[in-house]
Amino acid sequence: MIEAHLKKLRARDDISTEEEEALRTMVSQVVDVPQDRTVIRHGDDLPHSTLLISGWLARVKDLPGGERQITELHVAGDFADLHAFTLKRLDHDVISLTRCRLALVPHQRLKDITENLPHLTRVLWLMTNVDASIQREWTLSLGQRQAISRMAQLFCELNVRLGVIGLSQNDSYDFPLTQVELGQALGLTSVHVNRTLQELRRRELIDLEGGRLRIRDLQGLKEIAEFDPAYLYMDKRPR
Amino acid sequence: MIEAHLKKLRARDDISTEEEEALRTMVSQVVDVPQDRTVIRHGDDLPHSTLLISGWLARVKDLPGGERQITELHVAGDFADLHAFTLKRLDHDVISLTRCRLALVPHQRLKDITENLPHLTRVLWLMTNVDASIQREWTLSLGQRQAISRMAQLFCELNVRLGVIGLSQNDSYDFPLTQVELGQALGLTSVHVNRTLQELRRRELIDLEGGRLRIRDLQGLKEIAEFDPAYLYMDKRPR
DNA sequence: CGCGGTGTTGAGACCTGTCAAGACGTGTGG
DNA sequence: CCACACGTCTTGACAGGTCTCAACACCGCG
Repeated sequence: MIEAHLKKLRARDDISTEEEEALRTMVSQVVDVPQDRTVIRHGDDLPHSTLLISGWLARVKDLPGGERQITELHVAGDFADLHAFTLKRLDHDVISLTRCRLALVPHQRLKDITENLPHLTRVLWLMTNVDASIQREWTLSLGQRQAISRMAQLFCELNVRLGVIGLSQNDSYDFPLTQVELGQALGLTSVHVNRTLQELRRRELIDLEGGRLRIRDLQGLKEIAEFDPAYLYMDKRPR
Repeated sequence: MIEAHLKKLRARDDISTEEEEALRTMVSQVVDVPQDRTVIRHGDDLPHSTLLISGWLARVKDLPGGERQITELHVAGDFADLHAFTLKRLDHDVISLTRCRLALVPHQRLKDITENLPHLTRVLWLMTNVDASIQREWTLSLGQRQAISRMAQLFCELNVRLGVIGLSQNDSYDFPLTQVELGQALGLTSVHVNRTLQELRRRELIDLEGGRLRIRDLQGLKEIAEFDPAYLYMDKRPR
């Protein structure tokens, strides 16, 4: 059930059987949530963190005027709010973009890990830092890239992240976001998302229909995105 | 010397004398660097992290075309690259915006902390998560706010962060960035930064001259920024 | 005393947003 | 089973925020 999460961790460092056991037993409960629900509300006191088993979640920040920014997308194996363990409450919401299966991890068990398993602690700390690195890359995108590069960048990133857990095959993966949601992630209106998608299709770089994204020219897509996967820290080293 | 850092930590949780001692002894070396140097180069293997004693640092990400995004600003008391402890190398550079005094903290000593001081470990982990939260707010700014709100947002944020360490008095603080650098932080050209600054001055919200920022109307500035300091996690709770 | 960095200003271009309308598919209730 | 509402995708015309390019003033510094 937490296999995808183990794959993510083991892409970065060795995980001992003792640590694997601790990870398996840290889950207190598994719940299913429908599409389009607010799973975590900003400001709430949080007694547990949420490991995503299947489906897509998004971290979102809203402004009073109704503008919404998706600050990160989460796929199977991601801890959507591991940072809530130390923060205690969050500055953003977490919403379900699809139907999702979630594993709840009580903060007390994470605390036990920090008391007893320092190496695993460092690996979990690492994962929040990788999250932050992805955030930085999005910041770069929003600040400096134009729409078409931004979109290409995101598609490249997801191809790598989904590849690790086996959810991207032959540079092709399920992509359930609507154009409105894609705009909220990229800082664009849905109208401009539509036109930008058409441009990517016209250049024969991608196809996107029926919630499935096919990258037709990965090299070309990477070039437009100026994509360098270093920020995903996909290398295995002792932490 | 690490007083500002202790202030930052103690704003979030109690720090015991044993933990304070560990923090004081983790520094192996203090170095001064001139203005406009690359202090940390992306991709390098890093044996230590950098605690900023005085001056300003910035995390920057560059694109092949020369575009530069400042992804975070660091002031006295900030660990500029604590995340490098688990990441081992960085996806961004760290540059000095002013002359700086830096305290170097070997990763081995941080590792010792994770082995022996779980509570302090959680507090340090927390600080990287607060960094990430600031990053998220910047992502929101770049994606959804227009230039004037973005700039107001940054000035409000720095007022709070500098206030904690005593470097903002009466909503007034030293602000050494050039307009070019401010643009790199806000995702704007220096020309537009110039015009936006003029607009903030015209509305009698701020003054900025001689590297000193004076907030003349904090309430008004907050309103334009739609500023909510929750994302800075300035509350003290057991972690 | 000249040079480079910084700040300022103007004119025009361009990327992206706004507003509006229509096509299409799907689910639902009469 | 059809009518209708609703969300999503698409397209066009136009507006607007920000960028580009260029020039100039100012200032500290070698």
